Amino acid sequence: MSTSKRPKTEARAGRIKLADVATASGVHYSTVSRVLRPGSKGRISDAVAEHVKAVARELGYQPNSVAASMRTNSTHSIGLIVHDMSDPVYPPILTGIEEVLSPQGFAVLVGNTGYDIAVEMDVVNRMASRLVDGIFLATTRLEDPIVKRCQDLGIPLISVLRQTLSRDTPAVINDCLGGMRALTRQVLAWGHRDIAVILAPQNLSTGRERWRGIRDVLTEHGMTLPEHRIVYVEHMSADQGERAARSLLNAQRPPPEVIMCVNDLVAIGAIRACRAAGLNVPLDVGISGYNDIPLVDMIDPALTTVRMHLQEIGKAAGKMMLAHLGSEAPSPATVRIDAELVLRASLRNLNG
Amino acid sequence: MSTSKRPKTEARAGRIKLADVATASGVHYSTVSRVLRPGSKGRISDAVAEHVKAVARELGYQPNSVAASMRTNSTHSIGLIVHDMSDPVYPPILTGIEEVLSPQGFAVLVGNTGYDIAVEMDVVNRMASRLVDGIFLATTRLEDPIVKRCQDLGIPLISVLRQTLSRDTPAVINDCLGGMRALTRQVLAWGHRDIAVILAPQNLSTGRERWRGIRDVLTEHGMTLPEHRIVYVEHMSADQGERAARSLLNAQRPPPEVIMCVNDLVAIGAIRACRAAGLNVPLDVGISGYNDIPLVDMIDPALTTVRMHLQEIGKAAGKMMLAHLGSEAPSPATVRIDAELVLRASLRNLNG
DNA sequence: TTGTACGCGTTATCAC
DNA sequence: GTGATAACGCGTACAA
Repeated sequence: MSTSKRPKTEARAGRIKLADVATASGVHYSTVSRVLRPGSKGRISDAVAEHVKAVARELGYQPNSVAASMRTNSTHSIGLIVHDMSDPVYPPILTGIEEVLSPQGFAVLVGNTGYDIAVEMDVVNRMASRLVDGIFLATTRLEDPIVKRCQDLGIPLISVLRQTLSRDTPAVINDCLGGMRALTRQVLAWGHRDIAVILAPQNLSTGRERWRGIRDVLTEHGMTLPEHRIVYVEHMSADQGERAARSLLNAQRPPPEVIMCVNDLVAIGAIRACRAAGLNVPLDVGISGYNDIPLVDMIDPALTTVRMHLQEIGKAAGKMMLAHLGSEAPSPATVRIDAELVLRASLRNLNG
Repeated sequence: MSTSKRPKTEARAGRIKLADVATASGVHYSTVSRVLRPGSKGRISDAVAEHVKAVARELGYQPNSVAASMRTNSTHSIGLIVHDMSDPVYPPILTGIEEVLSPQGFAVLVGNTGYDIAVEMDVVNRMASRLVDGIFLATTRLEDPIVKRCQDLGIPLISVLRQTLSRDTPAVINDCLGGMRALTRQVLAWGHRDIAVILAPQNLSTGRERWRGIRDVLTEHGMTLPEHRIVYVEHMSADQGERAARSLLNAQRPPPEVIMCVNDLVAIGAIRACRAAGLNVPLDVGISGYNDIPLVDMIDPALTTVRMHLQEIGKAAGKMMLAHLGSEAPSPATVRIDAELVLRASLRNLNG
C-alpha cells in the first residue's frame, strides 16, 4: 500500500511534478513551490533553495501551468480576435503584441472569425471558457455585441485598429482621420477635382473616420462628392475593391481623375478593374490606398498610401494590456498612433 | 457556518460553476456534469437532462475548461511555431489549421521565434508547461533539437513546410523537388543557359530540395553551375535577397540571364537589386521565385513562381493532427502537396 | 525557515 | 439513473 504510485489516469506519462522534486530533494513540496516562485511569502534558506533548484533542473521539472491557473485564476494567456489572419494588416499587429507579452510569460491565442459574427461570438465564449486574462479585439464595430459580451463576462478588452462609438473600451488605433486628411489635401494640391471614393461599411470607426477625413478636407475646399462617385465594399478585400471600382467605371460617365480607396487591398482591386477597363494608372486614373501593406511599393504602379505602423500599434496594445491587467481601474483611454503619407507612382501631380 | 460562501480567492468574480447550476436544478453536480457532457457513462432521464440544460442556459453557465484540463490532461489546445507571422507564407497555413481544428474545439497558440533558436526552445518549453496537446512546427531543420525536445517531452509533433532528414516525424510539405524541377525545365525550354541561383541554408529540407530540383534538371541537360553563380541567404527575406543578388551582379562578369530565387521574398529583393544596378527585368535578367505569395502577381514585373497551396497544407496538417491525437500510433507519414508552376512576366522566352 | 492542510472546478469511479 | 467521493497539481494561509 504505502504511497500507491500507480498512474491512475493513463495520460500522466511520467511528467515530473512538484512532489517528485520534493521527495528527490528531501523537502516538502510546498517548500519547492516557494523556491521556484520568486516572490513567495516565507523566505527560504539559500542552501535549500540552491539544492532544490539543482534537483529541479536535473529532473527536468516543468511546472504544470494548468494546475497553477486553477489555483490563481489566471492563465497568462490572451486572445487575439481577427477576421482572417491572411489579411496582411493583422500579422504585424500579432508580432507587436507578442514582442511585448511573450517576455512576460503570456501566450497568444488567435481566433479567426471569417467575417461571421456568430463565429466571433463563439470564439469569445470559448476564450472565456479557457479563462483568458484578456482579449484584443481587432474587429470592433461602432456598436459591438462582442464588446458587450466581453464586458458582461468581465474579460478585460482592448480594441485594436478600431474603436467603439461610445469609446467605452480602451483602444489603440491609427489616426485615420489625420491620415486621410493629409492624403486628401495632397490629392487636391496635385490638381485633382473629379474624385471618387470606395468606402468601407460605416459601422466601423475606420470606415467612418477615413470617409470623414476625405469629406472634411473637401468641405474646406467647398467641394462635395456626387452620389455616383461614392461606392462601398462589404469587406476590405481586393475582390470587393475590384467589383466596386467596376461599378464606378461602368457608368455612362467619363472615369474619375482619382479613386481614393479605403485600404490597400481595395486599391489593388481597383487597379485591376482599371486595367480591365483599358485605363492606365496613373495616367487615366489615379489610385490611392491606406495601410502600406508589404509589396505595395513594388506593384505596378507603386501605390500611394498611408502608412499605419501596425507593429507599433501591436506593441502599444500589448503594453496597454499589461497596464490594465495590473491595475484595478481599466481607464478606457484611446491611444492614436500617427499615420504617415507615402507618395508613390499611382497618383500623379496634374500640375507637374 | 453552513457552507461558507465567502470568496476565498478574490478573483473568482462570480463565475457560475457546476455546483451552482446543480443547486439551482436540485440535483447533484455530478449529474450536471453528465448531462452537459454527451458520452458520459450513466445515462440520464430525458426529463432531468432537459431541466438541467435549461437551468444551465438560464444561468449562463460556461464550463471552466482549465479545470477540465486538470482532470483530463488534455487542454484541447495546440501550438504553432513560426519564425515570424509577418512572413506571408505563414498566415494561410494558420487559416487552414484553424479551419480544421476550431470546429473540433481546439485553440491555436501562436509562437514567434524571431529566427532565434534559444527563443524557440523557450517557446516549446512554455507550450509544454501549458500542456498543449500537440505542436505544429514550421521551422523544422534537417537535424532539429526542437524536434528532439518535443519527442523527449512526448508532445505530438507535426512538421509543416519542412521535414527532418530522418523523416522521424509526420509532416505536410510542399513538393519542392517537383516544383523546382518544373520551373527549371521551363527556364531551359525558354532558352536560358547562364543561370544563377540564390539558395536558402542547406540545413532546411526546403532549401535543399529546391536546390536539388534545379541541379537535377541541369544535370539531365549536362549542365552544372559555376561557383560564382551560386549564392546563399541566411533567412528568406527581401533584404537578404537584395544583398545576395547584389553580390551576384557586382562581379566583374556580365549579369546572368536569369536568377532563380529560393522564394518570393528573396526574388523581390533580387528585383530591387537589379533595378538598382540599372538592369531591366526581364529584358536584361529574368527572375523567378517560389511560393506565390499575395501581390506578386501585381508587382512590376509580375513574378514567375511556383504556387504552394499553403492553406491546403494547413488543412492537411490539421487533419493529420486530429488523426494522431486519436490513435496511439503516430505513424510518421510525409504528405506532399502538389506545386504548381505560375508563369508571369518576370521570366521571358528567349526563343519567342 | 519549513511543514500541514485545504481548496480551485472538473471528471471518473464507485456505490446505491 | 443518480449521488457521493476521490483524484488532478499547485498555491498559500496558518501552524509549528
